[in-house]
Amino acid sequence: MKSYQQYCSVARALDVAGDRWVLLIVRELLAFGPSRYSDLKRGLPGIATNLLAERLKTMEADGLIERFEAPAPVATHVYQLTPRGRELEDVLRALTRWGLSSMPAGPTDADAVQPQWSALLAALTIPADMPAGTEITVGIDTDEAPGEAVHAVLRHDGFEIHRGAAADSDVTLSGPAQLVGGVLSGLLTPTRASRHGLTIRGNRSALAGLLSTTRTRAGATT
Amino acid sequence: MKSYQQYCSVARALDVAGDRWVLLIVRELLAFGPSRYSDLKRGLPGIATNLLAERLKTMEADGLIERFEAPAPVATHVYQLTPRGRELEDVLRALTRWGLSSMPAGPTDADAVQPQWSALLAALTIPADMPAGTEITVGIDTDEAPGEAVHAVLRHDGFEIHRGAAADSDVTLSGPAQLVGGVLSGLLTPTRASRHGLTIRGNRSALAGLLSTTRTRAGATT
DNA sequence: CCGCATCCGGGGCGATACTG
DNA sequence: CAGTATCGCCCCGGATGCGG
Repeated sequence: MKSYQQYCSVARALDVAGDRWVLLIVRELLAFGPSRYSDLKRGLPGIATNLLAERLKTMEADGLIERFEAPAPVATHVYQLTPRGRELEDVLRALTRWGLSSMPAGPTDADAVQPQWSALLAALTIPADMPAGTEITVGIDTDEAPGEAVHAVLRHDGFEIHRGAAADSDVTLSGPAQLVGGVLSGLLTPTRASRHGLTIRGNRSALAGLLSTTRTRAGATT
Repeated sequence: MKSYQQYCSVARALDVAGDRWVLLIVRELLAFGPSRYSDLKRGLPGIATNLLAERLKTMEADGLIERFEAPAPVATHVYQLTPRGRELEDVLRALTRWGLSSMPAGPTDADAVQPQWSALLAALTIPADMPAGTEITVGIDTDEAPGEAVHAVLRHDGFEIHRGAAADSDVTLSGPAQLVGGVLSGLLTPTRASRHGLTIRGNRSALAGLLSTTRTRAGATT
């Protein structure tokens, strides 16, 4: 896209990160870490392949991502965020929080749903509130994306998100994406959500601890 | 722009705020508060008039801004942020911080320069660090926009930015936008900046207080 | 003069097809 | 699997017109 040509740090940021799809590519790389082209395409439903390829090139040129030859097992390339790209986490966190208020009651039929988006929601808002040294693994399995569960490992100083279920999850949430996201964002209490169809397996008090104190906001709906 | 059609709060946020110019319009309204069409156009050099009009309409439809009949003196309309629009402040703050690292040494000849952008830089990063009850007024006058000074009133719980110089500024910065921004962002110490051509009038210790403790980062350049 | 609406060229975007 | 190539379309940018 064309530069705004304004000597303003907001405009500069948007010159680099304001193009369509760029921040969503960062979202995927932030969630899963190093990813292959096809992994990114999976996590970005709706993107045209030429656009993804073009964005990856300009993002590399802009220093947001790096392209690597993949290690031994798979003979392909892998994309990952540079430190500079990872610093966009704060931007994504702000957008995540702001976008929460615009989330409709549930996904429409046309809406894609992927569990890592719910996981990232938790990962970007919860860890800061966790006591140092603690760690919790949350399994996430949404009805709309059956068989594509993910699990998030949350630590006070960071997080990881992986595909598949974890053998050692502290707690696992299964149900409609709306309820999973509602609980993880603090908009919905686990009690209310389970009454509406959310299944919570595992250590329920660990979940309560996660969402403790000020995180559970008023204005819980549905 | 077309919706991403993803049930993800980041994608939702970008559906509404991701269109070109939208966040920069928010920037202007956040800086100056209620503004007329022509004021916005002044603060958004490079925007086409039809685009500004169109954006204002969709932003109003999306609940980001409101359109008012102006009060008595001027017979025209005024645009201002809704509470929902003002909540984008966190997004702008994150973008501002991130964009700082991409700021070149100085504006190119093609770059527009406006003093409110430097003022907003300060307003979005400083007030949080100020002790409650304190207030400081900073005058800002950049060489690149002569005769268009602004002043920012900074409080720990908010800020105001107004056009023109203030009679009662605690401190006033005049010089190249690069040095003004460098000091206000903490990238440059006042001492270093004044050695390079920044003029600091008024209560210099008030400025030092503003930028105290952890704000003055290492890696100061030029 | 202010606040837009209209018109028009160019380019970014989106969908599909195709290739190493 | 990882892209490249092609093609409409629509958005963006720049200029101009026009009513209040």
